[in-house]
Amino acid sequence: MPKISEKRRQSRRQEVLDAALACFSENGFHQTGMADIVARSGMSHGAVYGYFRAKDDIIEALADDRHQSEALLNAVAKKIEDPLEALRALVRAYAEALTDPAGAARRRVGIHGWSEALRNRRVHARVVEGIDIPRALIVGQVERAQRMEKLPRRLSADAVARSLVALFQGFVLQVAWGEAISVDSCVAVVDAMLLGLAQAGSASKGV
Amino acid sequence: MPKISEKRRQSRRQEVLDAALACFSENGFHQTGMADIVARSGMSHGAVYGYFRAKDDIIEALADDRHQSEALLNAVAKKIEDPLEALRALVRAYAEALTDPAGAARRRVGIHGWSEALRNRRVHARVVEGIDIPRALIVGQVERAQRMEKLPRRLSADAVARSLVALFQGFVLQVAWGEAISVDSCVAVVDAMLLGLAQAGSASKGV
Amino acid sequence: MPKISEKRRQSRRQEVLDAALACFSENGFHQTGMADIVARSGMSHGAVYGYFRAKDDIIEALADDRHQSEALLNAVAKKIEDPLEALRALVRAYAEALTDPAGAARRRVGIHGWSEALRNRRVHARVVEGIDIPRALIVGQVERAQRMEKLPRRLSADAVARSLVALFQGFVLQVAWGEAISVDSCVAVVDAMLLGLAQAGSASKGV
Amino acid sequence: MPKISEKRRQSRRQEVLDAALACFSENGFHQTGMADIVARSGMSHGAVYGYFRAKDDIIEALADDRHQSEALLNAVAKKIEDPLEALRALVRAYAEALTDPAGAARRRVGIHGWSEALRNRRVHARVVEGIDIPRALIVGQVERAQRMEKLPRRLSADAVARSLVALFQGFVLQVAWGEAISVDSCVAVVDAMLLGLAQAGSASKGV
DNA sequence: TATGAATGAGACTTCATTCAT
DNA sequence: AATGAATGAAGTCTCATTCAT
Repeated sequence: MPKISEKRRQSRRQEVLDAALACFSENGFHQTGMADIVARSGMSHGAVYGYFRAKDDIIEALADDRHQSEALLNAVAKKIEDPLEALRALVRAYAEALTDPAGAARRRVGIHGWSEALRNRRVHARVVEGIDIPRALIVGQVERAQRMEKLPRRLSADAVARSLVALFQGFVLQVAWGEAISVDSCVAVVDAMLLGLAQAGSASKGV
Repeated sequence: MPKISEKRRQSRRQEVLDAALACFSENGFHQTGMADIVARSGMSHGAVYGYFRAKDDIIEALADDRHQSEALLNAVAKKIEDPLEALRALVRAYAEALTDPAGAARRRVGIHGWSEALRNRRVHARVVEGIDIPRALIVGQVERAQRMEKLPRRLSADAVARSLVALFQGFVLQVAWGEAISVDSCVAVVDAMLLGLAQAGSASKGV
Repeated sequence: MPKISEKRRQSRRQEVLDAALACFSENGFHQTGMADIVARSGMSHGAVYGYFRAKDDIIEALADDRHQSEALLNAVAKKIEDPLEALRALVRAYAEALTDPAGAARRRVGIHGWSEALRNRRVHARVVEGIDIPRALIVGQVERAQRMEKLPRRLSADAVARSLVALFQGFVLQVAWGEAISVDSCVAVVDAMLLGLAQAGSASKGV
Repeated sequence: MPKISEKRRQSRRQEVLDAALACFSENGFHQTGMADIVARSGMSHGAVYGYFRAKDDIIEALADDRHQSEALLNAVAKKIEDPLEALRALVRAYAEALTDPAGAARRRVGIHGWSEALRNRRVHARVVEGIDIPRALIVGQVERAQRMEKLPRRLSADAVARSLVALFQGFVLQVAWGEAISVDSCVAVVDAMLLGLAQAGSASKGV
């Protein structure tokens, strides 16, 4: 075969990633063998290694979740004038993504990535980068709200952002574990919390 | 016909667990070999296998985090009359535990357990059990607050509990990753959120 | 039905051999991959396999060192009347070749070939053929010298030849290893040895 | 099994080396698989790796030929007063070793080592060390002979030593290749060369 | 009970060669 | 003729577990 097109190459690469995602989702990174990925991809060992130099490279590639985040965030946040409403919309958008069956495997792999990030520099970098995107966006909205006196200035915008991120990290866990969690109810709680913060903002004279 | 006393046996067993905790914390479950645990414990392979039938049993034993939770929760929650104050105290207690260097290894192993719980039934059971303890306690306090009209009844007590648990799961992650997170600021945010919920309770009619 | 001329074909074939020589010189036959040769030659896998049916064929082709030997020997030996002088000239010529930087890669590959000749029939044949050329030439000179009473008849001409060949095989090794060997001093020693043999020839009756 | 005795350990280690020597002798280092060594040793993969961390360590261990050299040299050279006679005895001793069938495998592995030394630092070091032993000994004898005016002073003692070493390196090659070489005749030639050098010494009127 | 050498299946990866294009 | 992606057997090494001592 002569040189294949870049498009075809990307598509084959994606086949590997899809197979790996499915395997990793079921068994984790280290309990999945290259043979599993090879079998699931329908390719040969050599072919897979033609697209990734090592198993770790596949893991790293999958640890990079930015696409999803970016798509989600850009779509949601930029169209809303009121920063508080933007945050509430964000919460709803994330909550929806949380229960999307199509993303289940990816969320599970994401959790494996959180664990892997504790000992694998490159995965750590990818995971942190992936989280920085929504965090930065939330920080922006919070600061805007604070300038508009819609959220209390004494709260750290970064802490608000990290708290919201933390909330969803925990939700991802609980959903992935099959816990009897009602995401809608949780959204209601988070929504109430946000509104509560806002009231604290307008009222706001200390705790 | 044990030649060693039951007490001695428990102590030796704990030595294995301590060694395993240290190893797992550094390298994760599957990147840690039995040889690592054996070396760190100062025991022999045979001896370790005398206390645990398999590596998975050690993992399972470490996935059981109830001790810490229980100690923490009981100490904190039962002494406070006002349920809202109890929750706020709980948040502060957890936050303190979050940055306790002595618990860092255990928190890291906990994260590995979250990932492992996705594919290992027994670990899954232990992890969920561990989380059910604070969740149940929070549910109790929230329901009490709702009965006292200090929190809005329309919110699901379980959802509030799961949200608070989720928050701390996320904080554990971010701290373990070495993120530039200010736990104090986050506690202030969570505190404001709780107070916000309360205001929503007394004030609000609808969202 | 070659689309390329025979001349072009030979030139391409030589490019492969040149690339292979460089690779083999650096990493030996079995530590060099076809991919290395392909990359170094600037050709494609398919193209290389168009000139050689297998890697072993390339090795075999390079194990054939006759060209160098022949050129060297013919140039040197045939013009000198006195057989002893011819041998001395041969020694000097070889010594010069020994330190020629341009031939370093080939000498290294030659050594790899010595090792390979132990297990590869075809390489063995080529290596032995390559050595037979100078050996035969030396035998001829020695026998001529013996007929002229310039070298003692009791010595086996073949043994003299093999000894001289052995000397240079060892020198090739020591030079290739980067040993602190003074080739000039060694030439002086070999020269003295040859002259010593000659004296033994004229003088001697018995050792 | 509890700790095995150091003696037993050495013996097991030697079994691996013996098996490896046989395999390497037949197929060279890189054409021999660990599976071959494992099978020939009658041990398991794990057991072999309990004695050597990697295949390269086995190669390195076998590249160390000092034992043989030392035994040989010490036995021969130190008992003879006359340095020239010592050298002649050395030559005879080496020649004998050259045709000893028991050492054939080791000599073949030695040749593979010469090739390997071109690209493997550690093997290079071992090979050079192994050759330095006889070289140093010869240098000593030659210098002694020069002081006694039995060998010409204008010859470099090191060059004489390297030449003798080179001779035997070449002989080892030719014997290993199964060449029709008469070692006895070659010894006669080398002996004559040595005597010739000596005459050059006494007579010595330049080249 | 304790030891730690041994087992052997299975992990990841390479690479000589082929062949569809 | 040329290309280079693909194949898949084979390579080296690891490691959870066992069991003779």
